[in-house]
Amino acid sequence: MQQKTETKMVLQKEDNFSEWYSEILKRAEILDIRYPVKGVYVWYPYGYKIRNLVYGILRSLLDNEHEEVQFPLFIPKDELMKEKEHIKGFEDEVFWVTKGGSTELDIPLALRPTSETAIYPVFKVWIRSHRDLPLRIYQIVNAFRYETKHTRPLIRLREITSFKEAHTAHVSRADAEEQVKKAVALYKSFFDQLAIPYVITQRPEWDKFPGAVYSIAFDTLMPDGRTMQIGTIHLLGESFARTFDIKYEDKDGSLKFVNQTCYGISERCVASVIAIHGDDHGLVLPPKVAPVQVVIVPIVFSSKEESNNGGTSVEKACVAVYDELKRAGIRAFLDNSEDRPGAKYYRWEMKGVPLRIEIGPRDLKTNSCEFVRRDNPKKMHVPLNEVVLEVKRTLEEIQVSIHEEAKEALRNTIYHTDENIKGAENSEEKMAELRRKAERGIISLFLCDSERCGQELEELLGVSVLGKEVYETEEGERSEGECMICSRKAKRVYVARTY
RNA sequence: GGGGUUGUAGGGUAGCUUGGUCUAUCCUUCGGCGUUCGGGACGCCGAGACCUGAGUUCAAAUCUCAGCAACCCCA
Repeated sequence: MQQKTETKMVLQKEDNFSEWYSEILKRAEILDIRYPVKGVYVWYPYGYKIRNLVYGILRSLLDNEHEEVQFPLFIPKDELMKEKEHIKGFEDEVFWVTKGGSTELDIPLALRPTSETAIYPVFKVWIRSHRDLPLRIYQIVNAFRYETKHTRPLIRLREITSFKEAHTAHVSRADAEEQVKKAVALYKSFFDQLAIPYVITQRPEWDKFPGAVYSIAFDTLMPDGRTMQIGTIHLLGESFARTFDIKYEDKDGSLKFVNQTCYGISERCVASVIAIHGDDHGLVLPPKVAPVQVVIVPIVFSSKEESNNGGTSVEKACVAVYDELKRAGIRAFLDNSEDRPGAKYYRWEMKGVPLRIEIGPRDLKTNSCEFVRRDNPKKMHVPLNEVVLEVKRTLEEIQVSIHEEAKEALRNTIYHTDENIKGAENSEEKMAELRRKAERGIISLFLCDSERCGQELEELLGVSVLGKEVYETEEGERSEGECMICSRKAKRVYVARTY
């Protein structure tokens, strides 16, 4: 028996995150990676339920001020090519449809890598007057990018299956910038509900969205010490409006270009939930996005003193609890399967169910049941008549607790330095030290705006520049200093190894 | 972008060098029956695969070429 337990593989998240990640996707039934096309994967029912709960949160946030639409997947070549900067950023990764049946198409059709060039020609038609503004729409669709680097489920895909893109148009730059702030607030709320910690930065000039005035990004830290971009927000200004000739008639009768923004989130947000909260036993889902929030495991044939009808009373108690939870709007599941209890525990732990309730003969004697939280090993006894209340309370506690833990983990890996290391005496040693820090997480340091300095630093440390911190500089921290490379005046930036 | 390795049941392997009685094996794979059931049960019976296509050949899992896919290394 002892040996059996030892041979059961427990996944080591810390040691080999990459292996852990693909193992979890399979065992928790999130994605089937066996589809025979590179970079595209199949959502299992369970994974898709998580996806839908996650995107449900996003939808409810967006629906306040945005309207959902759906634009075509095809973008004609001439439209896609209109915006010079924009296409430069994407042309190497566009999939093309060049044939209909055996007939060569007059104009090749691109599969959208993103939808600016599909949507903005229609904006031109939709927008006539200042009364049409602001215009705020979004869609959740698939998008295609011919990724040449190694693809990774949910993270680097040739088919992004769940691309949420919002596009807005406004009368002025000030209104557009206001929208950027709103989008940042919206994304904060979204990731907070997923219990995902983040840093928000303005991407450096050389790394902004092609065609944007500037780009703001949300990055989170993955368990292997690299950051992953999980959301972006772009101020487009008038550049697309000029290209696609999107004008409105102002109050005074003059024609003006609109000011635009766009912002996107992909299924990377699901990847971050899996990667950040999961542990050696599998997923740990925040209750808000758990397809099953509570699993009830009946312990039926336990003690010998229980006669045949003892089993029946356990079943009755389980069904009663299940019904009550359902009525209270909690996503509960009663695991009546033939497996032994232990096998059920492992299965539902793998699937990340936040709370397990065990009910057996022993519990019934005291009219109670046992609660087992997924996020910590504590067990507790709860009287049967208080189950619904306690479940609600516990789920809320779990939601908060895993969020706090994740935020703490992120904070702990951010390394701050004010020093101009390149100019320092023992700069070689210090650089090596920084490189070690970069293995584990994010570094906050001073760097000027020039691309040359940025790239030199990127090479020296083996990192990417995430950008200047926006909106939330920490208290008591110097926000200005000397650029680590050229010693000119510089702002604080985050750098890290990235996905 | 360049180079290398690999592709056998749901998963993991062996077989390939030297073509033929090549199918086989293991598992937290699947199904049936029975005994079990408070942390991954056990027994018996059964099921399931040679990546795709072309070529060589009397004969291909095995050799050749192409495609598709995966992994690794270098840029």
